[in-house]
Amino acid sequence: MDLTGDLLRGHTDAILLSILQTQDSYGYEINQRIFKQSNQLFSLTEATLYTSFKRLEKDGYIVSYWKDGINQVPRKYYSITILGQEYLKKHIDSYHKATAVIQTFLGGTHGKED
Amino acid sequence: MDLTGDLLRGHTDAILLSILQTQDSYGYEINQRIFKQSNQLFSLTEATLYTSFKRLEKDGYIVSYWKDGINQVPRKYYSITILGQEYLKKHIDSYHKATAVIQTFLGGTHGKED
DNA sequence: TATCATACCTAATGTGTCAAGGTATGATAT
DNA sequence: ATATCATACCTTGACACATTAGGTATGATA
Repeated sequence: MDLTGDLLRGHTDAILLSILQTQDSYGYEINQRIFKQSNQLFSLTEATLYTSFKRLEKDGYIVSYWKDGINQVPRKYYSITILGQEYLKKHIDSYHKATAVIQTFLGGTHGKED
Repeated sequence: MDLTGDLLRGHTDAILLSILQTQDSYGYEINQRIFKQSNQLFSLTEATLYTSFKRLEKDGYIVSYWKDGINQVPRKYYSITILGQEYLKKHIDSYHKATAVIQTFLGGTHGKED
């Protein structure tokens, strides 16, 4: 089974924000972080990743700045804003409510015994 | 906050299947069930509901039959198939894996204290 | 005979994701 | 020099699922 970003659909933005809440970071690194933190189960396609960044920046949830290290490919760093933190909080709240409901349907349905 | 079907996105089919696993039912009733079982938080739009049925039937996960009661508007009942049960099982498995990962990102991020 | 609840359905549009491209820098090997 | 790889960014077109906004029809009630 391969778990694509489709299973994360709708939560991508929040996941990126949650990572940025820890510290500023850039696309390539963030995606690697998701890959590792999910035990190599998930990673976003670059298209999804950068589309998400565009959306988040347009909405004012993150801001960006370039960082050109010496002997290093330029990186575009992102920083979460207050607005972004508020959005994240609300999303997490909705997420918990939604999963609670989904749980009532999908939770007791499967047979663990087999 | 209003919780629309977008938060259930991707899980609609599985939710319908899980209800049908309990017993055969029809669209209108199923949607009312979702509404009640979610404490009036969620319900599907009819378009989403019937689109989902079409998809599920096309894929062989459910079969349908009309039931014309006396003094009653005809109802289209749905019944889950073996294929549907297998799909449901797999979906639930993926769902658990996905929520586990999402949890690692969104779980410890929010401040309950405020 | 008008209106409401029940009960089904479709077409057009929107949103997020993916597949498949592209550009450019720095390191390494030939 | 130049080929190749890893890093690092970005865009376009297509697709899947959900929504908005309609539509049809029956039975009960006013």
